[in-house]
Amino acid sequence: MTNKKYATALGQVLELSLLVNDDMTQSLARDGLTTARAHLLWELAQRGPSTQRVLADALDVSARNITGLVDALVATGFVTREPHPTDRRATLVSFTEHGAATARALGEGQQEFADLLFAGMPEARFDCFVDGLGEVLDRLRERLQADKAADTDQPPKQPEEAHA
Amino acid sequence: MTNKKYATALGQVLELSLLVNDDMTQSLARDGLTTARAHLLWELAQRGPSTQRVLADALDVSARNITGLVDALVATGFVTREPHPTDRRATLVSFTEHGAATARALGEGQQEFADLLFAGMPEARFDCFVDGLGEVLDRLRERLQADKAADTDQPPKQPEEAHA
DNA sequence: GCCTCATTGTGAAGTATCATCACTACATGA
DNA sequence: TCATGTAGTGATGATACTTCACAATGAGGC
Repeated sequence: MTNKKYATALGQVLELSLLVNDDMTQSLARDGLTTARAHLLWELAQRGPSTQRVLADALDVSARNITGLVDALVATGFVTREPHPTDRRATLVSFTEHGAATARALGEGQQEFADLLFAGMPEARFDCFVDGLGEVLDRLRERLQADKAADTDQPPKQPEEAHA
Repeated sequence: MTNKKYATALGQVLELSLLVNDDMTQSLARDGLTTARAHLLWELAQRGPSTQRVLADALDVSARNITGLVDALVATGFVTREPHPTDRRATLVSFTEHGAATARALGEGQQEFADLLFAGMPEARFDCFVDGLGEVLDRLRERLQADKAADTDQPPKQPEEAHA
């Protein structure tokens, strides 16, 4: 019974994820950005000038990867690299004017996107949707948390299917 | 006011999309699949043996790209290529045993995932969530439809920002 | 039958993203 | 000053995907 309902709902969730990701990817591409680079800009906007290590931890990618992302963003004029004032190993990544403006524009683009999705929706339906969404998200986060914990417990061994 | 609510909700939607896509990507990787290849398997399961052209249209990618995807799936033993019985230009792509079994397993994996997201959720909340989700999806699809139409109207010229 | 044109699929080559390994330069604490 | 850890990078390669050119075939007009 509910199996069927769940499957349909999951289908919707999957389609939503696909469409949203596609839309985002395309809209970012118009600014010369990829998902990863936009994510980096976003974190930079939240944190202000940061070392690459901090960004690597924030994006949960390797240090080497951050170098590549920052290289690309420097080459396209979104951010600059400066030596860290106290730690001569580290570099500080900061916005250029262009980068800061782009980050703001991304925020505004999201606003527009939110309007597209929600504007004019009956309030009760919207609230209820958000409630459900929150719960689903909690469950997902919890699961990922658990997965990550299991991974770090026995890092190099085979994960040995714990969810059965 | 509602601006703030919308922005928060959009944040949730974006996070959901990210997490779901990550989870899917990882779970597919365990089967040696990428998103595109899994999508191809899925279409093949829906349609039965198909020419590459049909698959290309279904996935909305170029013919060249389908060749690559099918190459990979043949190399990993999920599908086979056979000459088309009547059109000697075309090839028919069909499941191997392994491919069919994997496609079934993907379906079951989705069932599990759906349970993770929804099982035990109060019925009222679930229904309401699905309603909202449906509306949001409709809006998204409509917009993509419009975008695609606008693109094909003036294909090679600059799209000339119609959404402002 | 022959000619033209459209369609199906592929080879070659290029680009972008990301991962791994080895390494330099620097920091830190004993 | 020495050992050890940390920040970042060069070299290299894997993978996904794109573009361009092209061979093989089908299909319709004459």
